[in-house]
Formats: sequence, structure tokens, C-alpha cells
Amino acid sequence: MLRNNGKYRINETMSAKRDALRMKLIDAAEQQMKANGLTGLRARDITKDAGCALGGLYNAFGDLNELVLHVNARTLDRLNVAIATARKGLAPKESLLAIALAYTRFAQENRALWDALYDHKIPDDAEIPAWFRSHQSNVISHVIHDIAALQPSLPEKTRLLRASTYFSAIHGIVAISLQGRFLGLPADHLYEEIERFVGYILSGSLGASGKDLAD
Amino acid sequence: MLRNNGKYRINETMSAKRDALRMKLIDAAEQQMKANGLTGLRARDITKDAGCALGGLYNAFGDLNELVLHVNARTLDRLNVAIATARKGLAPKESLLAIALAYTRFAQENRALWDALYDHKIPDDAEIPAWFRSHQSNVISHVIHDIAALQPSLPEKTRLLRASTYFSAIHGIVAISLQGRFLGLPADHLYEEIERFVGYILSGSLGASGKDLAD
DNA sequence: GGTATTTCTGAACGTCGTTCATAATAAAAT
DNA sequence: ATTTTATTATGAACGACGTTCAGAAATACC
Repeated sequence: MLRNNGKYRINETMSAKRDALRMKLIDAAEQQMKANGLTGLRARDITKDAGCALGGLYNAFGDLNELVLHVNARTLDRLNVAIATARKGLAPKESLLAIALAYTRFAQENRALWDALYDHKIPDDAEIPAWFRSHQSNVISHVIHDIAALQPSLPEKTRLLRASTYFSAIHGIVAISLQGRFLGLPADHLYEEIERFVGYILSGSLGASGKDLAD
Repeated sequence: MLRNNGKYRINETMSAKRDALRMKLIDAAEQQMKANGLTGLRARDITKDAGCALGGLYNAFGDLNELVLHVNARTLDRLNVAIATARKGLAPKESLLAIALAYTRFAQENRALWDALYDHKIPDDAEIPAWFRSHQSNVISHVIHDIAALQPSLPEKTRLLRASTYFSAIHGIVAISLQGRFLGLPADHLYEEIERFVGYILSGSLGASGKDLAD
């Protein structure tokens, strides 16, 4: 029978050793995903690179999916930085274009890790943890800010819709192009095609005069 | 030592029995994917449903990936019909909107099979067979026709780029929304958001007067 | 019927994620 | 120090998976 008299730690948040192993496992998994993609990820290889036994992974994380979530959170953070840097100091419209181009560049330069952001599926029963969603939100918040600046009269909820639509459209163009599906937009035309497309959207949604299209 | 004196068939294209088994396997795989998704696909379940031994799958197809390609080709054909039906008799701009909405509806109503179109990855060494690419091309050809009608002066190659960009953007909006990633555009706003978005693109790219934006 | 050829079969193989009894280590109590 | 208790580490073992392949069964032609 286990007692807890307050002198041993109750949860996993206080162990520096455990955290160190977790970090080594995330590092190893990230390296492996960079080299072999999400489907090339192997628990045995990760633990070997991290310097622990196979079972150690399951002491540090619930399962392999949870480890992937941590790698993906890192990737989202780096994407977030790339976007923030690209739009810094720009006016809203220029910022929206900069976001699209930064997203495109990031996807190209971090192909395997970026793929994993979308290829990774968690089982139907499990749900995406809140801490991970916040990493996703950080990325899209830049779009929300620009839309808010362009259309201040838009209700908050509608701004989220517009931001999601804008972001998703750009993502779709990049994704289909890089995956070479359907016609496969050639990568060497990707930037100009996106720049043109963003121009369409901005002129279409805001009018040539930048007038506020409330609704 | 095997000889061939011309009295036995040389390749696999002439056997009705073999084709019947292939069809049963595709049917079984399709049913399984509908119910359990691509990741729920199991060679043992498929062959049991199709009424053959486990190894039979590997007589009919090279491997499981090849079988998935056949299911996906079917799905693309049904998507193609859905789009063709939706745009029939419409003017180019209305057709482009109809395509987007039909794509959205198809994705919602055939979620598991539609997911498999994009989730299925073939190994790096193998490449997508030409017969499969033609199924993909049929779907996007509708977009190409409408763009050709709207901008007849556009070079053929540029039309393909524009069609790919348009299709991919719509796909991205639908995909991110249905997967609930990032903010997750709520499904009940999906149609109106797409309709608005297409309006932006059409007015942005063609001008209010429908003038031809060459190049 | 006899023989060449194709098709079918399912046990067996290697690999995977995951589990868990056991060992090793660390901390607290005595 | 020694014992007790709690934590962490280990890797053999398990079940499920895709795939293979030697042999059985079926088929086609003489």
C-alpha cells in the first residue's frame, strides 16, 4: 500500500532528471523526423539516440504520439518566430502578404517537420491537448491582428473566421504544391503565385480604396 | 525453367477471375476505409471480407499501397462527377463557385474517403503512376476550363498555375476546417466563408467588369 | 490423362508500438 | 548506517502488422 506523507513528490513536474530525459527524447525525435519524416520515426531509434532503454520513452511520455506533439509544438514555435520576424513593422496589408510568403518559405526550408504538423493524427478517442492548441493559436494570431487592423468594425468571432480562411487558403496552396498532388504547382512558381493570389484577396475583400467591408 | 510458347497468357491483363478478385478487394478496402479510415485499413480484414487468403492480396496487387491507389481513384471519379454535375450549364464565374461548394460538400459527405486522398503517402522511391494522375487531372480540368473561358489570352501553362492555385486554396480552407486544426473554422460557417472567399478572388482577379487580366 | 502454367493458401518472418516484472537508484525514516 | 519507501530504468516478451514464399489446388492446353 502506497502512502504519501508529503515528503515524496506527488506528480511528475518536479523531477529535473525526468525533464532532462524528456528533452533528450524530443531532441532525438526531432532529428529523426527531420531526416526520415514522421513515418520514419521509430521508438527504438529515438531511445537509442537519447541514450535510454526502449521503455524509458513510456516513462517520459504517455506514448509516441505525445512525443510527436512536443516536436510539433517546437516546430510551431519556430514558425511563429519566422512569421513574427517577417511582418515586424509592416502595415496590415503588407503584413498579410509577408505572412503568406514567410509561411511558404518556412514550409520549404523545414519540409519534413512542417509535413508532420499536418500528417500527425491523434486517435479518435484522444483529443488535442490545450497546451498544444495554444502553440497553434500563436501562429494564426498574427493574421487575426492584421485583419482586425483592416476591418476594426468586424466582430471578434468573424475576425477569427476570416483569419482561419486566409491562413487555410495559403496553407492549401503551399501544401498541394509541395506534395505535388493534382497538377502540382511547380515550386519555382510558388512565391509569385501566392503573391498574386494574396493581391486578389486583399483587393477583393477590402476594395481598392481599403474601405472597410463590414458585415 | 519456364518457357512461353504463346499458348498461355503473358501478362496479368487477360484474366477475368483475377480482375474479379481485384474488384472484390477494392470493394472491401473501400468499405473498410469508409468505416475506419486509412489508418484502420488491415490486409487481414480486407482479404477476409473479399473472401480470399491473406496472400491473395499480393497476387492481385503489388502491395497495400497500390490497392489504396485504386480506392482513391474511385473516390476521385466520384468527386469528378459531383463537380461536373454542380457546374453543368453555368457561366464560368458561377461555375468556379459551384466547384468550390461541390468540393466542400463532397468532403463533408465522404469524409473518410476524401481524407485518404491526401493522407495516403507513397514511399519516396516509388512514384505516382500515370493512370492515377489522370484521375487527379480530371477533377481539376473543370477549373482549367472556367479559367480559360474567363481569361482566354492566358497561356496554357499559366492557366494550369491559376487553376492549381484556386483549387488548392479551396482545398486548404476545407481541409483545415474539417480537421479542426489551428482555430478550426466551424463547419457550420464553412459554406458561407467559402462563398465569400470565392467572391474576393473573382472580383480581385477579374475586376468588377470582368476584364481580362492577362499575364 | 498428362503436363505446363497460373492461382491460391496460410504458416512463417521481420518490424513495429507498447507493456510489465524486475532491477537499479534515490530519498526519507529510523 | 541501515532499513524502508518511492522513483526511475531496463529490455525481454507480447500482439498486431505488412509482406513473403514453398507448396497445394486449380486451370488450360496437348
